[in-house]
Amino acid sequence: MDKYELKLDQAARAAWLSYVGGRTQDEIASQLGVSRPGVQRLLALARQEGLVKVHIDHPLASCMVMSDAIVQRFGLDFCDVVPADPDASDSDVHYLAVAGAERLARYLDRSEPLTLSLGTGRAIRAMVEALSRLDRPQHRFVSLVGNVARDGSSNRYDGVMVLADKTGAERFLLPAPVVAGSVEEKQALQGQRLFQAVAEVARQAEAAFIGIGRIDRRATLFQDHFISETELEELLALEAVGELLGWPMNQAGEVIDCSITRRVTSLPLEALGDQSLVALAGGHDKGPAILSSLQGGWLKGLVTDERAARHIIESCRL
Amino acid sequence: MDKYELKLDQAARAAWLSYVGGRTQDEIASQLGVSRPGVQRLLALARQEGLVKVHIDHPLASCMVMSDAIVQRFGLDFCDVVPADPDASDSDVHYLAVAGAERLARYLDRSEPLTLSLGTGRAIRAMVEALSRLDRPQHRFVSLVGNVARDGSSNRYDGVMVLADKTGAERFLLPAPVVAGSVEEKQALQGQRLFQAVAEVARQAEAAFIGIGRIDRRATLFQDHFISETELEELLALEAVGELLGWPMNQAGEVIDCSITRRVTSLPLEALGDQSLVALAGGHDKGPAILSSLQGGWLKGLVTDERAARHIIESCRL
DNA sequence: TCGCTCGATGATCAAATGATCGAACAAAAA
DNA sequence: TTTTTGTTCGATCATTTGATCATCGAGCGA
Repeated sequence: MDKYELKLDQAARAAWLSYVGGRTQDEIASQLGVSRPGVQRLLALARQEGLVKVHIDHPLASCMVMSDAIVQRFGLDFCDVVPADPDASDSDVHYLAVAGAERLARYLDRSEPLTLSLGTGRAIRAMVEALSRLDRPQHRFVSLVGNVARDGSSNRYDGVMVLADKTGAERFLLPAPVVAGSVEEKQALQGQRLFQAVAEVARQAEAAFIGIGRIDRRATLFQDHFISETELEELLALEAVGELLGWPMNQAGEVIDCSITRRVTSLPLEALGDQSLVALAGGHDKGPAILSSLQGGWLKGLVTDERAARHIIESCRL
Repeated sequence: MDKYELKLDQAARAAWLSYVGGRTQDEIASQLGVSRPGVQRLLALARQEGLVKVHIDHPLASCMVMSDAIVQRFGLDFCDVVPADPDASDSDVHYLAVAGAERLARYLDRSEPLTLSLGTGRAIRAMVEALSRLDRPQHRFVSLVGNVARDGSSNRYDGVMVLADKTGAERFLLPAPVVAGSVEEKQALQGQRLFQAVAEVARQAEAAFIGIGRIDRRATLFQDHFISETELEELLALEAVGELLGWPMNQAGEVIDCSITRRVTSLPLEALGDQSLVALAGGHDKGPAILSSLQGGWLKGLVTDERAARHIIESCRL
């Protein structure tokens, strides 16, 4: 695939001329010696491959106010609030992903070895995809959540693989379902040497980037068949509103002890006590779940959007 | 000017939707409740104010090769080679400025107090203008070159002011012309308490970002009347090919001792010995001047373009 | 060697964008 | 109150961009 490299090179050059230099596609075409549609294709490639990173360098006043309020109220280290796109669906995580990637890049920039743990979810996955390629073979990435479903298929929202590919770092995946079929199965899983080794690496991580899940009929946990309908009903009856790493919690952010909790294989949240736990979640519907995680005092950092931030602020004010 | 702030806010929002979200101007218009041309104006404003930062995240193979060669040959810490735009004039420093700003940002990111010194020139000026706004009141910036011309007017290419404004940092300007009228004047200037105080701060700087000047009829030093035509002739007769901070040097990078040198008020290059000296210069015509600075071993880092890099590589190979 | 398939290329057109210009509006002065 | 001046806004048009489609040529098997 040397040909492809060459093409990317040219695409990067076209992108320079277009985005940094502000040339028109016609000018670029004559410079690179290709037709105008050729430039078109190069630029499309450059964007698709994530070669072009755009950063809007202005703190939106409304977002800043909410961000500050949340940092104050919940004692966070930081809170990024990205503007919401009223037209985009609630599940459009692109804006979050870009902002999250910038936070993540700050950690990765370091040249000393770093161990970082990741949760799963669309937001986390999109975040690592939005990240720049960056050579950091000294780092290690480890998943905090089992990455196989009950049917044995791998979790398509796992970010560790992509991130390790982009950086050339070592990767550690948790070979388990999020929720085991029974307490015995969980114990058997956790007894495995491999599982324990990965968990140990996870405990050494300095920081964790995780998603926040809702608990309702549209919960990822339910939709991706990590829990059954009966189990969902059980959680709802116990007033669960959100989950971190599969641990369901109530409005106050307390982990709910129930038949499901006893079968969750993820690392216990307490084990991450000294890590910087950074959550990535947005959309108005996720407001209650995010609020719950904040109330529980689990988080050190939050990347969210205007919609969720507004919900949080308004709920606090009561 | 609160109205203006509001406008910038909206411009930033429009830029988010357009650049990060990829919406069309029509969609943005209906969301922000303005007309399509209104969005047009907002986006133009956002770009003009430098709210939109674009980064092409791909190492161009040809540039990387030259960069590595230069780092190796001259023992630099780094060398960034940006692609040249064949259509842009040799004096277009925009690409250099963007790359330089990224290097500069790495220093500024630090939260501990930092003292940084700056030379002058269009490239340096453009670099600080390309930089993101960033709150760093703990830093200090100091100019290494006198920033008044013989007629008493201030140097329009001084970057310290702009940089200090953008960061809220302290600023130290050297209250002197680059080249004094006479040796006595130079000594009088350097005897001033203010001058000595600023020079002392400059000596404490950790790193310096400077330009590289040519010595010919198109030299900034000459065009901006820092030296007269007779003085230029004198320098050319002594085989000067470039200058750093106003210190003229020959092909081997040795500072030339002559009537002009004895009147230059800038800090002596030796005084910066332990600082990281980063130079910013490009264009084919500047090749000899850049090469001379490299030969002299003055630099720790270089940001240049393909044209100059090619000239340097080819000259070395002989 | 011929014919087939697949991928790349350039012509063409619709959509989106940037720029100009005149109208409307507001503020200030007569 | 009227006029003038300066500014903002939106209609319109030229330019640029993105996408489709037909064509061409290289590679591969018969």
